[in-house]
Amino acid sequence: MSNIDIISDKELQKGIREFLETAPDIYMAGVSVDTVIFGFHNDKLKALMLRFGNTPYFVLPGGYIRKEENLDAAAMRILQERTALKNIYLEQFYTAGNTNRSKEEVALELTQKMIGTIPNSNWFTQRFVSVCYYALVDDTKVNPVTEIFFTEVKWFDVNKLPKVLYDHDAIINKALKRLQADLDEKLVGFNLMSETFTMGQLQKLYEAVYQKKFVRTNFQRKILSLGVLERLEKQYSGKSHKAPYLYRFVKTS
Amino acid sequence: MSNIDIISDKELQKGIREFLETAPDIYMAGVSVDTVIFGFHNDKLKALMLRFGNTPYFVLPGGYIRKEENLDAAAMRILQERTALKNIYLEQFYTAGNTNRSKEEVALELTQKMIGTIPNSNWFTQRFVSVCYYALVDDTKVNPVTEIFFTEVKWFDVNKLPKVLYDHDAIINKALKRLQADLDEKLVGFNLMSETFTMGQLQKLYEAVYQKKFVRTNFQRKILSLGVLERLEKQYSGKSHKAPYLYRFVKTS
DNA sequence: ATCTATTGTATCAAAATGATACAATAAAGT
DNA sequence: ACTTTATTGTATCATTTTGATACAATAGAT
Repeated sequence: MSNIDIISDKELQKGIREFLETAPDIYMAGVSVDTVIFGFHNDKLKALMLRFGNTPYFVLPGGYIRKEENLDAAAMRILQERTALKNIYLEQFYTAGNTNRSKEEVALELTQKMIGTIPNSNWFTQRFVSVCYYALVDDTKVNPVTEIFFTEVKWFDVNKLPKVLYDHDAIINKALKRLQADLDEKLVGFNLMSETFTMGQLQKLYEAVYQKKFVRTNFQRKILSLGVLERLEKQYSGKSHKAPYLYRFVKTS
Repeated sequence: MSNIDIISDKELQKGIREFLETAPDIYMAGVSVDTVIFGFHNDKLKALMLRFGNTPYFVLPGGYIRKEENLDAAAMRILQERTALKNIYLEQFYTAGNTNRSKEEVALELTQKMIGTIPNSNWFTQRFVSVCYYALVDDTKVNPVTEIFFTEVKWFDVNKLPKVLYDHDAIINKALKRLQADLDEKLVGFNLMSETFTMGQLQKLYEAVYQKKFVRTNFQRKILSLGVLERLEKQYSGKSHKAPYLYRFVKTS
């Protein structure tokens, strides 16, 4: 183990100790928030995950609820801390509350290894009920923020998740199911796109979310019939074929 | 105030004091469960509510999570305590977490009046994040269970709710929205009916849930086309007109 | 036997969806 | 300038689903 590693570990220990001391005064005990942050690039639906210390495991961005803070506000704060974005589309979809969900052997062992001796019973070892939200972001605007414990922030194809801790893979799947329902119902898809987009790009998004193909011509007819798109100028890609129109979602509210 | 009232209040006080002493050892702090128990009678969708002490206010059946108990199990236990039913259809739909939701003036004042002096800061005055479930029950099988604090258990038309405490009216409305989505998607309606039923009764249920009328003939065609009903014998009501068939849901799983 | 209220099924029109054909077009190749 | 290629936008036809209405069947009451 190199010098740098040791220094970094010591800093980590100090940070953790500080957190352990202050957390019980600042946050509600027993309740946490986890967020599934969906993004869309390379025609794939992705979720943002954090590397757990220097292990090969990843976890969802999460945090705790300040004692005088509303639950939704806590979720939004946690999201903003991680993406440096404002006005994010955020939807609560599930609350996980099995007793064994935070008692994962691997996580405890890894924590112990990384941060050394800390009180046997502490903030992290308590039972948490976790309220889960999903967020839809335009990934081109996200500025992933790392921190001392979560040194890497990475997008993962929802179909190619890494090793994850706790029940976070099950949570992502629940989030996806809910997103599928909401995409039809509330037309929330544009939150995943840039301001303007072509019909082809939108179709790719729908195909990624529903994990199935749509017939191009019928998809276009269906979407246009919803009357929520405004047709803009054409987008010339330089390719030698007909250029598609750009569209923008119009708020009907 | 009569003697009987005074005696009852003293018993109540004793019960509450006992609860306040033991609760922190038994239950998770900061997290509660509320349940919207839907039933169907007189062609109306109803929710079961509890009278708050001897006040004119009602609340949803709720409770706390034992320290070693899964969240879903806690919801099921609370439900069974209140309805004396097993195998209830139960679905988590929302978690309420505004800071002001348990700080309702009326509730605090009423509690104070009813149970007299108790510690100023206690189990009930802490902030709770409440995980909400809805349940679908065949109301003919429900045996509403009262207790010392909730002396009356009553079904209310979801469109004619009484005065409620906290955010429980908003929670019922969220539950209804979710039920509407699930009725289409998962065909959960039969949990609200008795074992056998006529097409007319089923239609009344759908009309109560969606709060709109359906055309009888088209409703029948649509439901039968789903292939989830088994047609049984006719039901002779004694009325002077054609008797309808009885149906039963068949599990396809 | 007739009447009334209701139920079950059929029928036709309208709307939505699925499958396919085809014209329009942006740029590259000749 | 003409042709070619890849893609896009729209049209068309068949099929399915939905909405509206007609009508025959039937359990009793008169």
